[in-house]
Amino acid sequence: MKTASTTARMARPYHHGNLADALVAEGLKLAAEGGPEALSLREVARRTGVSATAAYRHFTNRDDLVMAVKVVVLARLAAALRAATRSRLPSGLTDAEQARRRLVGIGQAYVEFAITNPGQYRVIFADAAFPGDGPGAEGDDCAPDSPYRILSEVLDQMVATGALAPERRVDAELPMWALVHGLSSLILEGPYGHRPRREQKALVRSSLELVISGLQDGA
Amino acid sequence: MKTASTTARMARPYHHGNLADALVAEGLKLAAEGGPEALSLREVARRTGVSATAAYRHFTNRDDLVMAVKVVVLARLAAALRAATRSRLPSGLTDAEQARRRLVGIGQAYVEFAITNPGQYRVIFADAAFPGDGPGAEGDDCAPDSPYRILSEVLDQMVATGALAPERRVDAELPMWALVHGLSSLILEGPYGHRPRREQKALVRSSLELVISGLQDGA
DNA sequence: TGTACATCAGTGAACGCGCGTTCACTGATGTAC
DNA sequence: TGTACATCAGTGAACGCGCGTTCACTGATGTAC
Repeated sequence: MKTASTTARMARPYHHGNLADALVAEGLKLAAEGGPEALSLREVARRTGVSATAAYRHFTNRDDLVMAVKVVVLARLAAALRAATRSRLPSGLTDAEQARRRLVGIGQAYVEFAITNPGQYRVIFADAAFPGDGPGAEGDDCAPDSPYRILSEVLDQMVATGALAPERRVDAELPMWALVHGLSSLILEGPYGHRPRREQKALVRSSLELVISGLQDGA
Repeated sequence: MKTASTTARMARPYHHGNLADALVAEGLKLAAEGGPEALSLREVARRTGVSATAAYRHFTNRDDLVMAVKVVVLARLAAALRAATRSRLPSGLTDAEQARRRLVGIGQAYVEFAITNPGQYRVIFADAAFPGDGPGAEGDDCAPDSPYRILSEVLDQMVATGALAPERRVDAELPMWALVHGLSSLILEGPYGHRPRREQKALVRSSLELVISGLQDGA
């Protein structure tokens, strides 16, 4: 005669326990399938097995939910970039060469993430503003790992190791970020989407080398 | 006792005369106001002063109308780039230096177009494929001026004038296009949107110089 | 330990919206004879 | 030059859809005494 909640993992109890996270998790799946347009509050609730209105206990409206999903996607992207900075490099490289390879590496990881998670990637650029990321977010020092921060760190290492002249460091984030985002877009939504994957990778690689060379030696 | 059509420019006649073009023109305005999402068939018809169903005499469905708008936007962008290739340059420049400046110029014109026409610009990257533009569109030789073609021509001039080594010419379109599209996105939808316009222009300029230098001299 | 009660976290019905699209139709036009 | 008729280019009503959001509600939980 006890309620369902007394029996572990039986019928779902009335109180979900962690509905906010569950909704975001389902939102990530939905985004993966159809991008930000597919992120409807009703569908997210439906798939979570909960009434549409339940979501309003945890998010003020749809935009709020989308923003929560966006934050997770940015964290996933940051994790992928962070992992790239930790990958093994051939031994015997100079510090400067190591820093340069790290920069190429996170560039490749960025585009790789976009190609592998096109729907989620597009959420990052949906409607509302960037949540605490990018050059507008100074002073927000307790923010978690962010793609922008990782890029900045790697560029700082370029300077520290002598791979990049200090006077070229200012705003070096922009061309790098613009390049990888542009590459991602042209491959995902644009005319480079039909090239074979191998070729895409080679083009990404050479584009990165090209820009970094410009950063180092350019006029 | 004659119908309205006998009186020039009085009440709109039953037959519009050029409804397809009128719908596309209104679509362009709508896109300018709210991007591709705002491009609804009903609203376009409403603003054109015609029933929603009338549009089906000229377009098979909404996607078809959007595609027609996209074609016009691409033509406008191409015209802006073409104009940039014709702008006056200081006299006394070498041919190579002229070609290089043309390349910078169309890059600036591209981003300028995106910033000035954000809604229309986003239509270019909406849903469906690129209509006869880009590297997948070979053989379509009677196509009108296209952004991709203009970029290719300027790169060819770089080679012809000795500004670019022939072996670096292959797929040089990609990094250039990725850069300008990335810059546009980061300014329109991303974290660089809040910088003052002057600063944005300077950043665009230096990013272009950087990439072109990489193209010319890079490793 | 028991109980009253505030608070929290859900429910289901309903509203109003704008959309794309189909349908049967009618008004205007152009062409063959 | 006149007329029958096919064709073209519109109309307005209607369908069904999924959405975000509000509302009044109820079931579950935790806390003060």
